[in-house]
Amino acid sequence: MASGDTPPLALNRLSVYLRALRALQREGIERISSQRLASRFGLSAPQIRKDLAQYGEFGIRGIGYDVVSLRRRLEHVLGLDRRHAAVIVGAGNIGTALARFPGLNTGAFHIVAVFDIDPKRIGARIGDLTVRDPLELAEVVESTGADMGILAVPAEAAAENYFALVGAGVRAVLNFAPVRLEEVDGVRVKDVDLTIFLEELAHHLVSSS
Amino acid sequence: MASGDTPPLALNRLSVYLRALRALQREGIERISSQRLASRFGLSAPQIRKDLAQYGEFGIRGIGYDVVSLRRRLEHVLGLDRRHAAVIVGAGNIGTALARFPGLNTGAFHIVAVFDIDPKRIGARIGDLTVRDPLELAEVVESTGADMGILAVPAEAAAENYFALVGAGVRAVLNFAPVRLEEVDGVRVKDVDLTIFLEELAHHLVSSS
DNA sequence: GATTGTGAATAGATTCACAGCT
DNA sequence: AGCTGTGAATCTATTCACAATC
Repeated sequence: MASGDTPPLALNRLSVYLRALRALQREGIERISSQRLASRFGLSAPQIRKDLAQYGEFGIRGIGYDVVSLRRRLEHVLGLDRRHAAVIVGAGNIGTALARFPGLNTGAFHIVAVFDIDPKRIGARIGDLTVRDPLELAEVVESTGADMGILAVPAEAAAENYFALVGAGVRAVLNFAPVRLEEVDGVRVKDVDLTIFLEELAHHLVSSS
Repeated sequence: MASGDTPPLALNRLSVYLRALRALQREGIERISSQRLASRFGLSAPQIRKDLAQYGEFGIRGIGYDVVSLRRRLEHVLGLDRRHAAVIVGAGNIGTALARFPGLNTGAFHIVAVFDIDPKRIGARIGDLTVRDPLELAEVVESTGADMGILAVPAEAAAENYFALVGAGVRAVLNFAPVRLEEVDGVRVKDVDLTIFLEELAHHLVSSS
């Protein structure tokens, strides 16, 4: 039971385990061993055990793990047993797609507002949201209790809007702009850089044929 | 000069260095030392040197690196000195946003076709592309010489469409569906799993406040 | 004098192997 | 008998420090 620090690579695996457990639960499976979980989902059994043991002992020796209680425990560790409200900044292609993305409007996450600086976009509807002026950002974050921001603006506008999100009070930012932002005030930034992913694939194409 | 294997973590850093070099070139800077590159872009100088040394010696001791020639060399290593044609499978929110994404239609990459199984979407226009029936996939990949596929379909359809892309002859796949695909035939899969990113941020929100 | 390229040192992550429960 | 939890061993990645070069 040594929590507090989380090995960053292990963290993303917890999400993978959680997804697997949800699938097992839908099938009505009540118990699973690390070995069967690993072979079924292409994972490593000792790694599953080590990752899970980080957060306490909740397997049963000789038996395995209880699917439902482990799922709940992982949801708790990942902070998915509270709702997280998020605002999107940038209502271009990506911002609009994200506003409609099911994963952002089910379960623990929901989008409460979309902002764009372009007057032609302000007032437009995306699903049941209306695009707003970024001047309202701080007020909306405050009134909705949003804790996450999603940056879907061009590279050159990313830093400025990150600061605006920080100032408004969000604690975590998902950044789709192709720039590395300098973190301030412990407001975590996670970059989703499609360019880098594409270049990784391009490298594979030329280095293995 | 020991190429052939590429340390996977170093590879993504090359993309970051490349972006930095392009910025320097736009500013007209001709030479840069690992130290200044590092401090300006928040990187580690010894790591830059080690990463670059992987691909041969192309710095000048006492001086630093030549911005233009290093940029070219990185573009070559990453396979960005050829054009890569990509097809998108799935014309929902994400597929449509990607079809319009500038990073996919400039420089080394370009989108040559978008497919969707929904008859209501087939024939629709996205920019200057027309949504097509997936039955035409193999033929289009063949005739355009596409080497990459982008999967933007629901989770349950991902595996089947991955196999279709493999069968059609692409060599690399960017997967936006929230499932881990089993790689076949050396056709590289890169997962872009928004759910996992969101959960990482959610964890930060609950573990540090 | 400045800066690279690199072997040696350190830190971090994964796998192994087995003692300890059920 | 079966399976977890974990210390020890291995593998991978990063940082350091300095000889080689300009």
